[in-house]
Amino acid sequence: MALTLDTVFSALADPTRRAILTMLLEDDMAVTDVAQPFAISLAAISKHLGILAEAGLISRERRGRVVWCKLEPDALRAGSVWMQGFGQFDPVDLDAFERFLENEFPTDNDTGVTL
Amino acid sequence: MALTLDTVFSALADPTRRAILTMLLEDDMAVTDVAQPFAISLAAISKHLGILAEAGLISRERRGRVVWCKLEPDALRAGSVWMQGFGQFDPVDLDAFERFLENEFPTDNDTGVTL
DNA sequence: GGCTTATTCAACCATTTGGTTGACGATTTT
DNA sequence: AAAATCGTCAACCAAATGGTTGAATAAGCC
Repeated sequence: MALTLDTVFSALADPTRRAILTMLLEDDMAVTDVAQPFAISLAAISKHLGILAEAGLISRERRGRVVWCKLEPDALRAGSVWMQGFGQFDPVDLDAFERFLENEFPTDNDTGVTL
Repeated sequence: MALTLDTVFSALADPTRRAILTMLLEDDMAVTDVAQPFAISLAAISKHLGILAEAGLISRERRGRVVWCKLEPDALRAGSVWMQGFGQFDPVDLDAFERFLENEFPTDNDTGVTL
């Protein structure tokens, strides 16, 4: 699997990975902090981060003993352009985006944390 | 796998399925004709079409003994919106789209057929 | 009715995927 | 130096994926 559309779309096909990207939208995060909301092992998260990095969707930088993960939204460009070619969608409908986010990761009103 | 983003992105993760969608961009096609350019069995194509239909990306209608496949680009909307939420990409850059198509499915200059 | 064409179904197979656990290397902290 | 923390690696496992072949279904043709 070498083509970028392959790696990007299959990276995006997993809900855990999409959730991670969404979290990174707010800020860079350490691996342990990325893992915190999920009910799976740290090793599993580490694998997911590897797949996201492989697809170019995030970058990782070791600083001391913590590895910082950073969203690399440019990697979404190819796929986004590809999809837009199929339909005459409204360009960049951010309201719709927020509705989708709220749908996939409803805001936790107790903690105020938004996944 | 029930969520639409799951089904759509994993449908798009396969290059054969993306090629099929690209072919359907030109016109509706019978299953046999969809299968023709590929080096895999008709049954395999039928499965791919099932996955695309499941994701809502195509619809299939039996007319006589042939099943016609039709692109349903609206199903891409959710994913497209999701991706656009991550970056401030140029809205609907169709030139870029054509460059990507040419890259993934180079025009066959002998037949004039564009996959 | 019987052959042919179009498509799907069912069983199977190899590979990939997403998860686990436990050991390990690297870095801080005490 | 010893202990704790952060993250990855390796081996393993079950389930999903993408392919096959052969039989079954459905519709048109002679």
